[in-house]
Amino acid sequence: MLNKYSDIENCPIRNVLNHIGNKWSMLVLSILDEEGLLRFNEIHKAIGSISQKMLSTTLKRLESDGLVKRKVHPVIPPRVEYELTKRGKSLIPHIKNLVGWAVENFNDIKDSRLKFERLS
Amino acid sequence: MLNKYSDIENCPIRNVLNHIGNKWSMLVLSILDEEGLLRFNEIHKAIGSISQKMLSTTLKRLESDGLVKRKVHPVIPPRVEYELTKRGKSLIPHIKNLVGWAVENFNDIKDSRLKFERLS
DNA sequence: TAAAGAGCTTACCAAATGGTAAGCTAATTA
DNA sequence: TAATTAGCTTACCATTTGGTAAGCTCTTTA
Repeated sequence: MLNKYSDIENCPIRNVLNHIGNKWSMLVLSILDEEGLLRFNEIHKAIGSISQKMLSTTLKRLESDGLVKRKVHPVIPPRVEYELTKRGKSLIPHIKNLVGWAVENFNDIKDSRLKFERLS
Repeated sequence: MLNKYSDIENCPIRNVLNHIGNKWSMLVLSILDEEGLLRFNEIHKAIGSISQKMLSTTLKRLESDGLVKRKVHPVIPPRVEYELTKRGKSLIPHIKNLVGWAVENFNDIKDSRLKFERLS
């Protein structure tokens, strides 16, 4: 029974991790973990290279998955704050482990890529 | 100094994890971990829904990063085998942790998504 | 009167990702 | 003679992701 990997709809790997493994999600989660409560523009400035559109999309997806809480203060100009939920916080150690692994292996991986390129 | 997150070129998160967080990489790594040495078509059948092109692309990227070893036997018809490298194996525990987290939180996350949809 | 401010959304476009189907090699098998 | 085999690659196309720039709200400040 090799085909246990092919059930797309109910596969938590595909279903959950694809939301996390995109361009910005891990970065936003890491920043919210380190800095705590942050406003939209604070996250925007912290990353620098993200567009408002992508930050908005990313935050919405994280909110939809219950990883980030969005607090709206009904004032003008608007004030919106974001922070990790309990669920979001429970993800952080795993992200940190992954990031640690990535940092440790970064140079070796870059070397491998160069070698591979030369042989192609 | 908030802008420590914005150095794109040298950021291991972006540079390394984007290769892992795509549609197929984690799945292929997990299968190679569980099944050991596998031929191209065996991986193909194990996943079922991946195209040959994407499997080929995914394996090449993993090989380029030094996570998977590719062994070619010069026979006809060709025989090519894949297995995890030491580096690849060192990533497995982190992937398993992430997968474990995803499995544990899968139902809650699906609930959150439904609630979020209803409020939008 | 007009600009600024925060937090978006929208329209439009470019790039990356992924899928389908066909083709290739060279020997073995029917 | 022609199909089959394994492991791809290629051409072509559709979808998804991501970027840029403009616009919107409503009040305060210059």
